[in-house]
Amino acid sequence: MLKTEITLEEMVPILKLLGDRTRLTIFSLLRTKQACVCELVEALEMSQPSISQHLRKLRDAKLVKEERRGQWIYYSINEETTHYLLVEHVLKFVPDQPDLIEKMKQAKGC
Amino acid sequence: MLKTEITLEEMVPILKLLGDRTRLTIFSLLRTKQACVCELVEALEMSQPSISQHLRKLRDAKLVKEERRGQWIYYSINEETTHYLLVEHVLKFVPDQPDLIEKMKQAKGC
DNA sequence: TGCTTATATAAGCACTTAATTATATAGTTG
DNA sequence: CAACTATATAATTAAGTGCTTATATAAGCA
Repeated sequence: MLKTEITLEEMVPILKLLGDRTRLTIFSLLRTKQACVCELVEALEMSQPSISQHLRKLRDAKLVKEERRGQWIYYSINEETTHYLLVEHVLKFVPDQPDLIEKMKQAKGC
Repeated sequence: MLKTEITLEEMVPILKLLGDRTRLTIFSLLRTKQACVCELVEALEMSQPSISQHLRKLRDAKLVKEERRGQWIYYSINEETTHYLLVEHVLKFVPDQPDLIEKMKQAKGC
């Protein structure tokens, strides 16, 4: 159920989550395709726990969703979240990161 | 000079500034009318230094501009800033705060 | 079953941030 | 000029955040 109405109090945590370089980059990548944790680790060149912790925050806020497929857990943007409209409008400004997308695709072993 | 192009790195600090309850409320109020510091202090029921420090951050990022008029310094949204387009799109979602606007108008002594 | 891989979680730490209190600056008014 | 008002700045502190290291969980495979 998408809402056009959103309170200031509801906006703040969403903007706070988007106002982080790592998380905004994750969004930029997930816009291209869903990704498992190890692909994001490769692309962002960050530790696995660090990526996982960012994903947890995004998941807790229902901004992304996860789907386990075997050993892998695929994350994708949750377009069904209540305030996706705000997220969408912000994401419109986020440029693609072709270099990172490339690195993500070359992620081996996962 | 407004830009449609904005890098991820440029977006992050803007979203970080907007992802704060006090600052987002200030924006909501400034959208209605420019305001001096003491009006914002009244409306938000926060200390003057706290409000001033938030305004400084917004000014440093060029998201608001100031204009001294006698003892008072009036703040307003800087619509000429480079990345106002992003700000504008976010602000579209921020609801008006009629109660705070009322309190702001009743600010005495300034 | 035991080993490996993918991911999550927990604990600790460094850094940042937002508030408070105190003080400084600048304009106004007597 | 002195007193007052509006605002800014500085120093301190408490809380929050993001990273690292270490460990736990869970799935796949020999």
